[in-house]
Amino acid sequence: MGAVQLVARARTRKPEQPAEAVSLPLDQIVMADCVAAMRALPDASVDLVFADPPYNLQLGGELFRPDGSHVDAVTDDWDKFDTFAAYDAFTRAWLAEAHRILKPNGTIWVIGSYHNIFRVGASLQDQGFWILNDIVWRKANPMPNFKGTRFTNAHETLIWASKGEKAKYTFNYRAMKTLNDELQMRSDWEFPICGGGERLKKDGQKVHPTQKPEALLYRVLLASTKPGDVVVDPFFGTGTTGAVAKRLGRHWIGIEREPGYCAAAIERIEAALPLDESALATMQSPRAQPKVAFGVLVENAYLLPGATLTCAKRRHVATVRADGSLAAPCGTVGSIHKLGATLQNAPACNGWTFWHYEDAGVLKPIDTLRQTYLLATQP
Amino acid sequence: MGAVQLVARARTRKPEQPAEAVSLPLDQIVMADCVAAMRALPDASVDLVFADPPYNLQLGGELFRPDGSHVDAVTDDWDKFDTFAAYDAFTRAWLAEAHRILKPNGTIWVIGSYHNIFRVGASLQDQGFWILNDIVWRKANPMPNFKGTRFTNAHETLIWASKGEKAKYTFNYRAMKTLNDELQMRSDWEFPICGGGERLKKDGQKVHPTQKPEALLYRVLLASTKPGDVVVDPFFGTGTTGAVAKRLGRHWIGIEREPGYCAAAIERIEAALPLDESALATMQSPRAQPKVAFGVLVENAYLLPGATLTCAKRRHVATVRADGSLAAPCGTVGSIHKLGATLQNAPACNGWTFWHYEDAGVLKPIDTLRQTYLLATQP
DNA sequence: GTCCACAATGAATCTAATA
DNA sequence: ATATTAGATTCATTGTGGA
Repeated sequence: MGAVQLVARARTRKPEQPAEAVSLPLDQIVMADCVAAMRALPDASVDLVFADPPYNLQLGGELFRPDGSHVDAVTDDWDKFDTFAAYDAFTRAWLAEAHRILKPNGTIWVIGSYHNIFRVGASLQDQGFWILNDIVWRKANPMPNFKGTRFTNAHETLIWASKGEKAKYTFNYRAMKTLNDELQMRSDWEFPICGGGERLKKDGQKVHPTQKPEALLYRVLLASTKPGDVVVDPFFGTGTTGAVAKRLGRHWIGIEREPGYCAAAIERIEAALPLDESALATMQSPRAQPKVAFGVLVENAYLLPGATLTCAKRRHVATVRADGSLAAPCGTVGSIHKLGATLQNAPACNGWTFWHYEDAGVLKPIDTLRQTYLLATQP
Repeated sequence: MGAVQLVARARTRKPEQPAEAVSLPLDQIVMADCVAAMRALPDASVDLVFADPPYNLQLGGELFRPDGSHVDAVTDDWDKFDTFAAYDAFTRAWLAEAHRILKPNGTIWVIGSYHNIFRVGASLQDQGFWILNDIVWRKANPMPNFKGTRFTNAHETLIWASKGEKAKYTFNYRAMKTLNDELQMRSDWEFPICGGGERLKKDGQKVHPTQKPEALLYRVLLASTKPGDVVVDPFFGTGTTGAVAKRLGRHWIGIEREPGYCAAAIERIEAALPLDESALATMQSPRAQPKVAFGVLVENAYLLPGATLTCAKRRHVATVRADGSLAAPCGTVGSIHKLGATLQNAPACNGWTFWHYEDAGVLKPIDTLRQTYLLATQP
């Protein structure tokens, strides 16, 4: 329906017609394929594109947690592509339309994981987009790697790009610095994954498998748009972009193919309230606490593998090993806390204050080294 | 000089010749172009490649068009698309050699920033490499964005990949978990940038513009190699990879074109002290320990036939049989794993941690008996 | 109503050895 | 090659139900 009509309209529109003269479907959802729907929008007519395209995960079989429960994976058809070539063609197609509809000073954000983000990034560059930053969303509570086969996949990547090298773009530097306790906003952002009351559910089931946290969109829109700007999301899903745009006083256009997602998004956005000041505070994640693992001191050569540690009374001795574990002369090994507890026959032990190193003949707790490390690395 | 000779040698080597018969230039720097130097190494002969490729496109006369033809950067008219094509050709060339020299179960690490990492990642996938993780190096003390025009560029990205989807690879899961205070190591790592005494300087100037911190390489090598493995760094620079490999008891081969960097690297690596073997020991995964069959515990009277086992909550009960199988009251019999899975209606179960025996009124997992047996029988 | 124990779950490319 | 078996493997947060 809509899609075909929209395509026809786009084709008959004269390119030199000023964008303002063509009405945009502001604050609406276009239920159609993203390329077809974007084709219906005029050239150079929108300020921002935020895109959360399919990641092209290539999952194997079923996965179970150590407790035997089943992991609910993303198995939807919209995430299936036969080959990288097919995914690249899809990416080029929607990026080309995104480039066309953006105003000269507009910018684009794309989020992805290692499965797709490298292909997306290369395609962006190939189409002439100029990358301004890559941003890392550090998940405060990622799903663990249950089988212990790799590093916990604890982040996703966003790319922010302008239409070209010389383009002027909106960056609300001051707002970002204020948001970050008067320090420049960095390229690594920490947010929890979307859950709790924010997560849309129906009959106890999540409505969308990959709903993004509103805090993420909040920062994106606050950083790179002005009030009244037009934000297009070609993979609208359940409308996080629309809900946050409404709260921040930006116009939005959502493009989504699945009727179920569209319905959930409409309901959600209607319930969203324009921003009041108190909401701002709750959107900010607490500043990451500087926590130092003992192994980090070994990696950074504050203590070398092979070094000897003792307790304050030199009754217990241990040797530092390459991975930050300790080995006692009796052969027992473990973390600084675990070994301290074992040797004392105690249920627990604070290894930072229990273990000491010798410095100029004086025993000092290894906590001293941790403080030194923090002083050297914290701004 | 060397490069040409090496190429000639590589071309005359018979492919079916076992890798061991060809001597590798272990613990040496090859002063040559990286593609030429890798061409001189045998197929499937190294365990790890760590690469920190340039992204500034100052490739020093090594620019190629996508068809392989050479480009004169001074006289040719370049636009950014030609530049990307040239960078991609360069990337494909060295990645192809890296793929060839890696053993079937070897892995590759590449570090980069948003300028080049998306092209490198896409090339890796196109060459058949299978991405295992992307890792974010969060800089504790990045350079601020002085003009306030973008987010502070506070991280770099590493990609870790195997030779293919089905390849086995080395991942020292337990050592990483130990290094991170008994939590799974995540995909975001925080390190300070290289400075202080670690930063190589000459006449007050830094010797290399992008010297990487040794802590970063320490974690990379500890995670993905075993002692004695061979690590190749095709963009050796001032030899961080070599210095850390030497400390950790890994062999290294450095490839570097600039004589000044080579000289600095040699001096630096000679000064690096290798760790002794006991310090090198890391926490081992149970996977690396010898297997013990449950029946062996019965044979050795650690548990007697007829003994009663229960789960931790005493919900499930079973009786030990003479052959090391278990019998449930309902009549179901099977191995410790199979019966645990059957009774819980789970796809799988680790019988060692599921089943418990009572010792002085306290329930203990039968894994405790296995550990006792291992301690008593291992030298 | 409060506290505590336990269960549920999230963009995940998630085993290895032997028959 | 495929099937079977042994056995290794999880973190932060939210929701729920009983005491």
